[in-house]
Amino acid sequence: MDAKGRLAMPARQREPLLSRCAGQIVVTIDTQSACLVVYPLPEWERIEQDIQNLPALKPAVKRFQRLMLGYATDLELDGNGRMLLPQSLREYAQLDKKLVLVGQGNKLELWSESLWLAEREQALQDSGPDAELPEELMSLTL
Amino acid sequence: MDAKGRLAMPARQREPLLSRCAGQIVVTIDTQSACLVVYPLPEWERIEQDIQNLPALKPAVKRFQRLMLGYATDLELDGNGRMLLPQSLREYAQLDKKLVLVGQGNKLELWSESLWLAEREQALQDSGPDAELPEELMSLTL
DNA sequence: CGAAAAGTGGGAATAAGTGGGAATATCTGG
DNA sequence: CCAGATATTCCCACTTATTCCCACTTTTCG
Repeated sequence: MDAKGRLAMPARQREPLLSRCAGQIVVTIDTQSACLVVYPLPEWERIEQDIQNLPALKPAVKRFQRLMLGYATDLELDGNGRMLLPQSLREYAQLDKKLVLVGQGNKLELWSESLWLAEREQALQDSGPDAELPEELMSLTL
Repeated sequence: MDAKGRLAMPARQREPLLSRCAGQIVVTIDTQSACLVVYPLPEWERIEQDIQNLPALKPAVKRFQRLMLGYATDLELDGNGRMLLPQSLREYAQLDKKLVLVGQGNKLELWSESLWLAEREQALQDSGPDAELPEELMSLTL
């Protein structure tokens, strides 16, 4: 990220976004971790529907909706394939100069480098050779 | 592996990959060991689905997804049948000049030579004449 | 022993990343 | 309502990295 809060999307992940949705993306927060999530617009529209259809009378659900929908921001990639992140999102994920973009199939996660390194360390512990893995993982055929 | 991080795929494993998926492969990490795994693209797509369908609300599962999907990289063999490994994958598996490619049926494992020798030693101990084998192995018909 | 295939290395063309600056839009105070 | 000041957006130019291609060496098989 440069001094103006612009983030250059690497060409690898950029081309799919440009062809699929003309560079139109939606960024919001991950409520579980201090990172942002980046969706292609069509994918987000589906997710937004699912979130709105949740039972809003449950307080915990309502709070979840406030966060996800409230932080959701439509963005467009500029001529050089960069996106301009709003201040509030930058603050939430504690983004500074060095960022890490992590692919997650249908979406991307955006981390500050320092927080990502800590998260990765924890993940390697949890999934490493000495770890007690959840049942769902044990039955995977890799 | 040469100075640019290029790895020449031996002709034996190259031809199957070229005919099956036009040289399109996916490389990611093995969370249990310091090695990489190489999948033909179609095989990976099945596995990616399986991983995405896991319950992401469990923290240990989410972390596993971050590692497997986050490190997963689409690659294509160049005109000389070589693949160019990204820096992050090289670091994870501590790859240097001398590498070892180990066939595993539907996939290949990629090790640094020194780590492979240590792993092989350990494997021979664990499966040797004095070893306690898990039940699943005892019932194999070899 | 010779020919053909496979493996290796290097270099040039091209694409991607980065930063800066000017023009336009927005906000605030008079 | 207008003018000045500030912030934002858009675009261009430069630097760096990546990719592609060609030529050489080594090995394998007839």
